[in-house]
Amino acid sequence: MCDIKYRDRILEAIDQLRRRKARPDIQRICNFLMRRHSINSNDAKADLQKCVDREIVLKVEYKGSISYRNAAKKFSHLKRAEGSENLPAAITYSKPNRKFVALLTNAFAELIVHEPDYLEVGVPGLELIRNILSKDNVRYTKKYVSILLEKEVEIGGLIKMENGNYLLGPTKSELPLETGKNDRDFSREKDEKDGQKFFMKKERKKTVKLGMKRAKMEIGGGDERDYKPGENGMLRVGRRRKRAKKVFDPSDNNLPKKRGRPVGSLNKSTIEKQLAKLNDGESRPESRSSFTSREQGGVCSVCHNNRKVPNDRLVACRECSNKAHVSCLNGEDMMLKMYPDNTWQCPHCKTCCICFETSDAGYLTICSVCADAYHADCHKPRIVEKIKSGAKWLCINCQMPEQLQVAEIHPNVSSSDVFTHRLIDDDKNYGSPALSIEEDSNHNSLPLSPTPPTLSPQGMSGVRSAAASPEIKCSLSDSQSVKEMDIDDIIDPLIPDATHWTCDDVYNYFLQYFPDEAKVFKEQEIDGRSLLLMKRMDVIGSLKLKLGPALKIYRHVVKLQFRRDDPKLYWL
DNA sequence: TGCTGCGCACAAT
DNA sequence: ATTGTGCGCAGCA
Repeated sequence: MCDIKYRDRILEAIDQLRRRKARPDIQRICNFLMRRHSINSNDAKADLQKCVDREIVLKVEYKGSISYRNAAKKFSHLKRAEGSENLPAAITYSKPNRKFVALLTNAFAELIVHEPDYLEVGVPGLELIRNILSKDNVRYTKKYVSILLEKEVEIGGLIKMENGNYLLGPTKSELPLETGKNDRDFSREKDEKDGQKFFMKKERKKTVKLGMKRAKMEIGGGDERDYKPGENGMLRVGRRRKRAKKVFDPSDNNLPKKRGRPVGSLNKSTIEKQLAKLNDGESRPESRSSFTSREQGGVCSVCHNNRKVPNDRLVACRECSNKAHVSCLNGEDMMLKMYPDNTWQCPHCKTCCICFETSDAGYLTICSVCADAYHADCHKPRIVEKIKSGAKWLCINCQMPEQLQVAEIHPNVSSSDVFTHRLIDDDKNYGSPALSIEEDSNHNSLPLSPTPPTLSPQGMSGVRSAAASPEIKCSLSDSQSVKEMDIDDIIDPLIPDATHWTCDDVYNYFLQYFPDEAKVFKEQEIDGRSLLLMKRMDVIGSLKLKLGPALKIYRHVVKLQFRRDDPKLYWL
């Protein structure tokens, strides 16, 4: 049928070069043919030209140089787009799906390294989910990963074992190599026979082997690309081992290197752009490399970098091991917002503060002041509108009741005054759904909670009594049932007793944590007793501090008052 | 030294 | 926005 002797070899060469991301130019094609098949350069060139004439190979100019393309592959995507193929949607991987598959494969690889038995018994779904979420907890949630896992099972990319554990199935590129089917046959057949039921025992074993090979390769033991289709099936070419997929290593300086490219390979417009950049005296490589990767202790789950930015630091999720840069958490996304006490819950751990369910149970709306999350139905009054990303929303506790005006709050801390500022629960006052913090912080946008850690004045004879007196216990929220708690459990001996502190003692205490703000304690002449009487509104409203530091300071005040460091005390 | 894999930036779609 | 391309670096034999 074909008088082009080396047609297949040439196509193979082009494919191979493309896979290597090398330009399939005449030089490389000839090199390949010479090396692999001992075809001399002249014959190769002659046949290549014939292939071009027959439009088996396309000769194209790309980025200023000549390349050759496999015509069949060049148009394969167009054929697919025409919809003439009965490919099941699932097998035509979309980009997000490919990303998930990559994460999944990597998860298998890592888990198998830690637990080789998984090769036999399969990997528990939970382990997979945990691993994947540790890599990308922004795009994925536990539930979403579970769904994707099931989908992978349906399309055969994953095998669910009888024990419920998972093994990797084959990629579509792997199957035809060993089974002799092409992927369309496979996918169609698979579709017809309903997922994994199709896999007969033997087929399934082979499949699993293939899939798990993929995982092993991911570990660094090789690369599927080292397997080349040949007339007799798989043929190992070369013994080069693929580098292990780089998993975030905090100690690593894994910043991408900027690679230059010859001007000749660029478009006119690109060259112009580059020249413009040069004229600006700024080039990306420099700006990129200006990051130094000294950050210790983890990789940001948001930006996925372990970059180090001055004044930036990583905070860990209160519940899990996820970490993120402070700067990454203060953006538009409220789900990533830090709590005012500088702690953080990642989107997966973030729970509704009423029902304690995560976002799995429904969309969570985040208060832009206290960062508490609420399901629409859990918040009273019900959250009617879905708050747009970036929009500011205040929970019921942080909305400012009309009665509470700055002027009403006496700037001096006095035990008698402090407790007159009880906020009245009055639904009428909770009007504005979207006050901005900026506007609000000058007033009294205090996270006032339905059950604030009320310190009753009668219990203020001393810190210990403040922490342990029956009155205090009773004023805590019912759910805490502090009554039953042992006093020793309540008091943290590491937290000092501030009862008899002088103003200077108070000042010195806060100086170590808040060097810029501590002076207000001196200015306001707050001694230990006053400190123990302070309420949230006093710290936030009367000390004339910025909201951020004020909330952090409030945490310390509560710590000292209760001699406990329990977030429930200051945010419930 | 040459082959290979692949991150990344750029071009094409 | 997504997909295709290939430069140039690094690992390896």
